[in-house]
Amino acid sequence: MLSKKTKYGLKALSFMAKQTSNLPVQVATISESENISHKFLESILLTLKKAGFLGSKKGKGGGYYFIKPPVEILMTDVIRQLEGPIAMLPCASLNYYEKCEDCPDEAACSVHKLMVQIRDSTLKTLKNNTLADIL
Amino acid sequence: MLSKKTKYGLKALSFMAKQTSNLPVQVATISESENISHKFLESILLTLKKAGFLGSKKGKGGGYYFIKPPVEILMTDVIRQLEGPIAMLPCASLNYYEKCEDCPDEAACSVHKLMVQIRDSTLKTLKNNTLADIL
DNA sequence: TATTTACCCTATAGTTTTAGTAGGGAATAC
DNA sequence: GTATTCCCTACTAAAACTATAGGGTAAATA
Repeated sequence: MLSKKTKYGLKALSFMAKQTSNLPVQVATISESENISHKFLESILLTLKKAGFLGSKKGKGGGYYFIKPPVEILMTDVIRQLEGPIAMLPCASLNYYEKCEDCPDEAACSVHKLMVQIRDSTLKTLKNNTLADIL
Repeated sequence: MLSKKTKYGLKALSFMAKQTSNLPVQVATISESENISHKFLESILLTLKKAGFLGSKKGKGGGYYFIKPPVEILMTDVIRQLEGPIAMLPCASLNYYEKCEDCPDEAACSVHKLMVQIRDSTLKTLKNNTLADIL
């Protein structure tokens, strides 16, 4: 299951991408429109800024804006930043790999092989979708 | 991420399916071979029994055995019993559907649509795999 | 029948993760 | 300098996860 953090992050990015003007969007605007706790959303947008998707401006008229255009923002990258691994097991993850303690031989593990298949099909779908695509 | 419960359940089923004899397999045998806590595994196998995948026999020479052959045990069904929904959001789940509180219009929600796509591609992969397939 | 084996069931507890909240600091516009 | 808005740290309540404890019940064997 996706955490609310990731869900809210995706909703916030979608909201921003739908705006017609180029002006920065304020956290308060997004949190009210999308029914997200203001403080929680602040920390999420900060993460997205640090990850290089968004820029920000302080003071009146400030807010968040895209650094990359939505068409260049891949869903895989956003989800990896907010949620972590795409795979359902650490041993099947490309970017967050970890060995299973209980498993002596990964190559022989049925569960591992299944989870690699699922990871690949999920990645295929995610790589097909940029932020611009899902609007 | 898959819970250990689901991972252990899948490993236990694989272990059982690999046995050549038709005799019941004891919890202790599986827990030692697969490095799984005995008591934890007991509760998992009990779940799989209640779900109709396994039968059991008490007393000496007892243990768990398959009611359906591995070739008829779909990975979707096992995972749904142990883990719950396949989808990454309740609003995108077929079997465990729940409306998002924050979302006024599901059909217009970008995140919802993306998660339905991922659910479908995951389901496609899972439906392609029975317990017999992943050995 | 007594004993051993092995599944069945409930309750509980330690740890980790999640989903925020609180409180203030720093930069910018006016 | 004042209001606005993002930035940062710390904390917390609740839930979920991962077991463990302790015994009960059924079956096989002697």
